[in-house]
Amino acid sequence: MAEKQTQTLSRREREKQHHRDEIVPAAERVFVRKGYQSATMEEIAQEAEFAVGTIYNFFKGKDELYFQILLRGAEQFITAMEKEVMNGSDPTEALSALIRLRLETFEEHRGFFRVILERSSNMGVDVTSAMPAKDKTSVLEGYKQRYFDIVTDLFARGIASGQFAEADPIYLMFCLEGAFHAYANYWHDREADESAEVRIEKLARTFLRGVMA
Amino acid sequence: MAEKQTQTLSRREREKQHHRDEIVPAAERVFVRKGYQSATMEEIAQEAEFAVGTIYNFFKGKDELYFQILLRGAEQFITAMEKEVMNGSDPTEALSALIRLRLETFEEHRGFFRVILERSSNMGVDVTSAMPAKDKTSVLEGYKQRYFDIVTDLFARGIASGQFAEADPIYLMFCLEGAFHAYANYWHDREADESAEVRIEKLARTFLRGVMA
Amino acid sequence: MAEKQTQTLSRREREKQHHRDEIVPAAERVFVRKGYQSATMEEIAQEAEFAVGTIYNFFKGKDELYFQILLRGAEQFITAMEKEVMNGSDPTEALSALIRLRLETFEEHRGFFRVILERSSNMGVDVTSAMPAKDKTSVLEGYKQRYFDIVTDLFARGIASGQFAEADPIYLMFCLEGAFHAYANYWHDREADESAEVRIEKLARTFLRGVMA
Amino acid sequence: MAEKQTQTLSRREREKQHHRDEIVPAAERVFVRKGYQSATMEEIAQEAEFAVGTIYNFFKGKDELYFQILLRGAEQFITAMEKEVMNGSDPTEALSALIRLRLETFEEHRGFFRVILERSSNMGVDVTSAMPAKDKTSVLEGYKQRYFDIVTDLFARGIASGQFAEADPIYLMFCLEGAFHAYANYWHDREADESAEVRIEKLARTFLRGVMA
DNA sequence: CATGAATGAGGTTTCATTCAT
DNA sequence: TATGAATGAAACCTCATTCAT
Repeated sequence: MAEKQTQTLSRREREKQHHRDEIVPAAERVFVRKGYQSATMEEIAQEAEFAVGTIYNFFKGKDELYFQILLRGAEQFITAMEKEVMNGSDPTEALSALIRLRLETFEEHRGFFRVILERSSNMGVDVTSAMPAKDKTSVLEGYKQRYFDIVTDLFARGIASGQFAEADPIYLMFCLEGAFHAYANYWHDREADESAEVRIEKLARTFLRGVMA
Repeated sequence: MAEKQTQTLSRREREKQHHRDEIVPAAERVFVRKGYQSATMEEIAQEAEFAVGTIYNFFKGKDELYFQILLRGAEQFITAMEKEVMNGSDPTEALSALIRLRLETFEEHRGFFRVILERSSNMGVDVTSAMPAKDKTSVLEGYKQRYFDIVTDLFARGIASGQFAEADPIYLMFCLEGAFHAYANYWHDREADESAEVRIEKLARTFLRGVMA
Repeated sequence: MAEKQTQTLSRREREKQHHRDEIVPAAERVFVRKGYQSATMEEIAQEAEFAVGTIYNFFKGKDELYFQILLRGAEQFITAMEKEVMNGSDPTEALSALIRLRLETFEEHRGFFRVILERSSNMGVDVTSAMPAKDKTSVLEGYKQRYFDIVTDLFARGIASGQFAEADPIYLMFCLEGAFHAYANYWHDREADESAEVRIEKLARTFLRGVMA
Repeated sequence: MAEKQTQTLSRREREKQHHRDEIVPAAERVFVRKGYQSATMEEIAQEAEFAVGTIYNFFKGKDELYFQILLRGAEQFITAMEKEVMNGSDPTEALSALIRLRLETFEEHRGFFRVILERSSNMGVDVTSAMPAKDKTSVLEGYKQRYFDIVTDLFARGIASGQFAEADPIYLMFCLEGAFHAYANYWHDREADESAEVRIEKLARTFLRGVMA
């Protein structure tokens, strides 16, 4: 009976986790379609095929739900970064890998990037007051910083080794970041006649050409 | 008396236009601070130092007000582009002019770019349903397209003439946008002792060096 | 086997009763802390260390649970009344005993009185529509009436015997009731430097002085 | 024109105040009928014959609305108390005045007392967590304390001067409150043929008789 | 045209109750 | 019988818009 109870509990636990795992992507889809403010809990619930109240059994509120999505995306991305980009000894190869990872992640996970973008690129304008999950921002800032650090370090190594032209690594990082934005923005409403593979290759080559010593 | 009426009307016209010109930038500031959804007509009215109802005498609603801001910004920018950039026969000079114009516009119109970004960072997901001024989106898309066309054409001419290194013009455009992004996020905070003029000059030189054949 | 079933059932019965006896005081504690509306079934379940659903195996709903608590309290009190107050032949002594019982019960059971009070003292304003367990009010009204009757009868006897001054017994009953309220209200947020025993004695003496012929 | 503007503004101001003065008693009626928790903003709005949103143009929320009602009532009562009761040098006359004031206020403000009761009948159990306007509670507690002080002081003076019989002033206050309670619950329903004036006179006489030395 | 109070639809959140396990 | 996740009605509150002055 103890065993049965354990089984029962763990099944419930598993089901609950399962449901959570259904809510998060559904919510992500809605946030991506509508943005944070315009997304309604009603629509999220419908997308997840649950009742509104059920969402609140998993997340304290819209704010937290949003934050969890950001968090999950950031974690996945940074983990992949550290595995695939940091280990690369050669800066040129690492940069190639970074571009590839960033765009691939973007391709299969565009929603996440829109959500992330809503929070970055403030362009020196203070917009924090209008942001959801204000108080938890620091966790995400931490991830962003780690990402920036990895990329900056990559450029620094490239410059030190003489492969990249002399420049402030941080500046280069922002250039790369901006190129990603433009890339995403451009292909957003356009049919590409080239494969993703080719596009990634092209961006890598073009950017590297501007950077190579 | 007819004359007087005409005078009166034209003064009214002038005053009306004057009030419009006070409301638009005030609204822009609020949209920049808060984003579209979180901005309230109340706050816009306060910023413009008018009553809420007065705003509605000039604009049909929040939607239209927002759209007018985007439109005005886009028109100003594209007009300047066509005058200062397109006419230049020499691609190198044209690129120089483009960089200058883009950054100058950014400097005096920072908020506008954030608002534009809010619309353009949808990244391949259909978000039009959540957008204000849905039906007028095409006008703005047209401006965006014209901007892309002008820039890619510029690069194409530069490559054809042998001044720029061989590369896909579109990807060059991505990198150029990346440089703008870097300017906004990096240079903007640093080296405040350099004048905007100097920084723009620097960016132009750096980018051109990477692009020149 | 029949015997075993009987035994099983009776153990079940006993257990069931046992569980009821755990739920009721737990619920009372929560109602006392929060009031009827703010108390949640969730919190009651936690206080009783049962699952929410379990509460519903014993009580049809929040309403009924609340009613049962009132009922139990009223029963206990009225039983004690009839035993300790009614038997007293001498009205003065009986009044003393009544005051003592009322305040003692209050001291050890204040929660119940808050709950009861929420229902009485309507001051001529019809508030029944907002009351939980509306339809069962009559049972409680019955207890209240019995309490009123006992007290009124006590005063009637006192007046008849010449110990109390001439007055409508019902009026005196309300006076006494009001004095209890004021007493409870006053000591609610105050540290008393006298023992409960002394306070009870004082109230009895003061009230009696005003009542004695 | 300046004058006209002033007039216009002040008319608006006056109307706004007028509307406020309609909302408060309407809300009071609903709170009296339903209690704080069960009263809905919807019902308050209907009672006041305004839209829900309009209420929010006058009060920040349900909490504040409730608190303002309590505050207004308490202020009016305590002000009258201090003017009419405290100044009286003679304790007997002061007591008379107190009784009169208390019952008159009750007559025209019945609901307020029920609302007050809702807050004060916590009876030694901490229920503050369930209370609206938690942080402002102290203001109200202050009023309650002042009332208690005035009344006990009155009795103390009466006893010191030999007009009242020897007793603890606090307990005399309990008994006085009891008499008020009786008035509300007993006399109010009976003898409707007697005017309020007569009933108040009667109560004063009866109570005084029991108290006089 | 300027005003700002009034409106009410629509959004977020809570919680009593149900029901499959 | 015990459980607790799912439900959805109903509450509070916001704010774009209207309209009488």
